[in-house]
Amino acid sequence: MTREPVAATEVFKALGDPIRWNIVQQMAQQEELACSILEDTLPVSKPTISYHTKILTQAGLIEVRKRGRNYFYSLRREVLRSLMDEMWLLAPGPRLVADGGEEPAERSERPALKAAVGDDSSRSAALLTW
Amino acid sequence: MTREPVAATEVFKALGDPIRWNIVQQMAQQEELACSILEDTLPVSKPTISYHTKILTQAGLIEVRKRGRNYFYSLRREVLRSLMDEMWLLAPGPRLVADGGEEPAERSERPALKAAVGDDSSRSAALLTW
DNA sequence: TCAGTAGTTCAACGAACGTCAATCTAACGG
DNA sequence: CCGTTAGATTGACGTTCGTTGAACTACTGA
Repeated sequence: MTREPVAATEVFKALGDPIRWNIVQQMAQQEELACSILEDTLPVSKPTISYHTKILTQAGLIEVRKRGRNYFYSLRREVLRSLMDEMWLLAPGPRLVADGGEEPAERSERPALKAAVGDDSSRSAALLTW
Repeated sequence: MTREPVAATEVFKALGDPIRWNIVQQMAQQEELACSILEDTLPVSKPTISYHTKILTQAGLIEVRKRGRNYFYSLRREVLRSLMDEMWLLAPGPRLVADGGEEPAERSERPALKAAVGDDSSRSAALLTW
């Protein structure tokens, strides 16, 4: 589960490997990614994939769902966003403060991700302060 | 110099160590940090500090200035920001698109950092789209 | 000129990381 | 049932990482 927030350095370390970064990028576009796809797209063996997905899970970056004998992984975007929040503290710049949306995180429990990744052309606008 | 942009995973890896993350955080508040301060604040030996600062330099995260026999490090916030840009692609959300400011990066050559870190209460606002 | 200081580089070490073959476990299909 | 399949675990191996003492380099100040 890993409910308590993971240290930033651990998340950075998880992202600091080419294969894991590749996995995360695939997940960002796929909304839910079958393990078999990783086996096809990555140039490493099955145990190695298992190893990397475990690290990503421990870092809180992905969520695992088991359906029958298949595994599905999904990206936990809140973790990525809260990491960006921490980085923004170090390198401030233009950024939204109040968007009237959902709470920071720890709210959506089941994977119903539908964040605008570019598929539906929903454009929005808001006032920004910093 | 490291003018060509460093791979994202290398920057992540550089940030994925507690001591280096500590160094980066200190630099974010200090605007320019003397090496001697690191020796005082960090629980490791001098060679180890040298080792970590070299990694941060190779990742493009810090800039080194030598004055006499003293070394001064400064954070390259553009690198941190462009990394946030890449992360934002994976976890989109409210964010500024056009702020009428400078170009993305590769423009300011000498270290004249003065980004609002909280010292002078300059508040700004802009329209945001995503 | 020369002892002292700031910081780097070198050499070595144990610990952690990334990889795979072999094995195991659980679910499916007949 | 029992063979097959998806994927995780285990064990082993080579590589990289983080750390330090010792040696080195460059600057200072008297």
